[in-house]
Amino acid sequence: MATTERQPGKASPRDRLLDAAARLSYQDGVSVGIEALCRAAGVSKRSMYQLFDSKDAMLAASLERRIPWYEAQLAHPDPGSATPRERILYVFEQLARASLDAGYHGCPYLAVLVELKDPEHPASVVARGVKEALAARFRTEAEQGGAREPELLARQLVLVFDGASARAGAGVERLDDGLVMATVTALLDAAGVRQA
Amino acid sequence: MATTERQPGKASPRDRLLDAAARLSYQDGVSVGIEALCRAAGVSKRSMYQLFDSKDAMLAASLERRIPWYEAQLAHPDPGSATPRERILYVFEQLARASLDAGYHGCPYLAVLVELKDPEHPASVVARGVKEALAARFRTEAEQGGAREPELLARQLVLVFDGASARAGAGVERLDDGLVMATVTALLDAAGVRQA
DNA sequence: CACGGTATACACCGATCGGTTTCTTTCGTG
DNA sequence: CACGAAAGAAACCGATCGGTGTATACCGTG
Repeated sequence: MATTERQPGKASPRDRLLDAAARLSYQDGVSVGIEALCRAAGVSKRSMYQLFDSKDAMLAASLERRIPWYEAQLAHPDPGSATPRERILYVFEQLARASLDAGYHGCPYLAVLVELKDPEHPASVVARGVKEALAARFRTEAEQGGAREPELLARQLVLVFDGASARAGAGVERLDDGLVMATVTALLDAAGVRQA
Repeated sequence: MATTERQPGKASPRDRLLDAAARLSYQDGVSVGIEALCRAAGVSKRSMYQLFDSKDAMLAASLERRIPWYEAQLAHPDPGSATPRERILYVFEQLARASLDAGYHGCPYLAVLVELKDPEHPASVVARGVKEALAARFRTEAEQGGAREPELLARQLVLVFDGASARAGAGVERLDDGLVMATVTALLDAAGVRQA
């Protein structure tokens, strides 16, 4: 066999590393040491450096790998039968839901951008892509919803999204009452997004 | 004399340290080394540890010292003749203005909360206080402006404030067009804050 | 002048940083 | 069974981390 298969109980070293990197860098910040990462992943440092060129590359890869899951988390379960307004609101419902988790520390991609202040860092490039994709999604929904200025509304929505996730993650705000929903609703109404 | 006076050209080691700490921790993140801080301040490491108990304490002190300047930056120059709405809008005008600076990396207090994920960290306590003060200020203005739900509006405004500063600081958004003003105006209108 | 607090310079501490090297074990495949 | 690639264990690299110990120079005050 060309590629070695793994039994369900044991993921490949690569996957274990990416999972540990995602979890620990989110929990403790991007400055976690590779020693700690490898220990948590049960992988030797030697193996890690055969799989990735550097810590930076592994961090970027771990962020990249989470993108499909992250975006699916925010996607309406039945996009066909939902209105653009409902699909937009669903994103923020999910944000508010996720923020209730005890281990919530805000949007991991925004956190990475804030922590690594270097825009050239490979992980920053990945994170920026995620943010742009979210804005693009909002823009599409805004257009379909009949917003007067779809581009403006989309940028307003990511503003609220990042503000809410950052503040909730920092523990200075709670999203479990109607805060985000009320805010987004006000913006949708002001932009003229159709109710139905 | 009890306290040693300094001639204008040379600040005290304590002030030089606090200035360097504020500047470098903002520029490079809170993980900057003490060695680098002391070098930038022109102060020996030994002196630093005689003035502060720890790096954490010095970081907290440097944040604390910037509070009056930071809050004055956001305060309307002529509060008496301005309406609550104008005073609120002025905060965001100033935010947009500051974000144009080449060295802008977002609100330093929010950045500290995001970077040090530890809410117990002395610097986090200071930062949280600043954020609470901003919310309180918005709440007061909202009440005076006749908002239907002053508390809700205040929380919405800090959401936008932190979202805008974080995104501008991360370089994924520009505030120099009317983005924040349009957003805040929409929220003020929705909350029923008086125009005049 | 002599004193005492302040600051400096600099070596040092154990720990950890990102990254490399060497050697050994494991394991699927021929 | 024998082979070779993958993975692991652990020592090692120079650098830096936060923090100390020690000894010396400065400087305003008594």
